[in-house]
Amino acid sequence: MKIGELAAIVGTDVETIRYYEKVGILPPPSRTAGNYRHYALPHVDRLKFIRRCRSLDMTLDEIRVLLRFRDSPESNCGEVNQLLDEHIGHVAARIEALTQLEKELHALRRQCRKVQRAKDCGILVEIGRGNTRAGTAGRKRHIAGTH
Amino acid sequence: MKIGELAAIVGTDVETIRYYEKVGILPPPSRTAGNYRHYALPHVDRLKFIRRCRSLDMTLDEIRVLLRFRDSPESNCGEVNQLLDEHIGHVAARIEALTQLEKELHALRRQCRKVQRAKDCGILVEIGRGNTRAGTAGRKRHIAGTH
DNA sequence: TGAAACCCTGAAGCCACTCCAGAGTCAAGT
DNA sequence: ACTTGACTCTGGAGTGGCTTCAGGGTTTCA
Repeated sequence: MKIGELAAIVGTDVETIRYYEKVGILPPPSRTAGNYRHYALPHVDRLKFIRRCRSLDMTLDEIRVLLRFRDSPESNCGEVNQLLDEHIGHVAARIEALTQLEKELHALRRQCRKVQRAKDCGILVEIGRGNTRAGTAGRKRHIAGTH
Repeated sequence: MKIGELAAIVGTDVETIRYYEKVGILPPPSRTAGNYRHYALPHVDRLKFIRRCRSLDMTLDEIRVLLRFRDSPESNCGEVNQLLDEHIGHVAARIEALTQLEKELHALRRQCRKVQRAKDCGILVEIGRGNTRAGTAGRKRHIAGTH
């Protein structure tokens, strides 16, 4: 099948597939006489695997590890379990940080009840006061922000 | 004061300050004879404001809006309230998506109890089964992922 | 006076794509 | 046979919010 069909089956973009090939996570397929990429079933399975991992918010590096185990069926899967545990830890930490953030944002929002002049707006005043709590939100972290 | 002092006071990196100047969120300060940036109190306040917003996970574009109101004290602050409400909505949505993700990850983790051969690992098997729930995690979103 | 600590600019790198220009290929319809 | 339009190709640039680096210049302190 051609790249467009593969994309349709798996539900991803053609550009994403070419990108995966470029970064070496999807092996280069054979080519037709006209230089079109030609895919078969193993490619479909591998790409589905990758996209499922991405939908679980894993990085391509994490997925590379999982693929390595997928490609060597006799090896010991302990590292897979560990990777997943760590990933779960990252997600949990991110949820906690965002929950704290949500609280702070609600508190901030309560500072301004009505539409008024900016200089009296409790929100702007409050942000301007130096008590940055050095929150977890803007710092370096494993699981990214909110945008 | 010099850029290093400003960085120390606000608790940010020198490079970040120069970056903010480059993207036009922090106005270029005066220079000393030796071409060093020279900052005063208004710069400290503005940078603190920016970092506080970043710690609340706002984008630089959102911060630009808030700064515009901060710079025009007589204007009407309704847009500030609206921006914050939207931002809170983004954060709440992100928390929900990550909570769902956490559930899926726990379910996946339960598929492999012990260290065994990769080909028997319930995790790898489960990821390989086609039931991608097209989760919110890997899709385009306002509040970013987990990394 | 000389070394260490600071500062400067501009460019490249990070992640996981996404979009674009400009060209080539293919299948269907006339 | 020819045209049209859909598809594909490559390589490069752009996204956000920094971070790191190379290769210099300036200041400060002993």
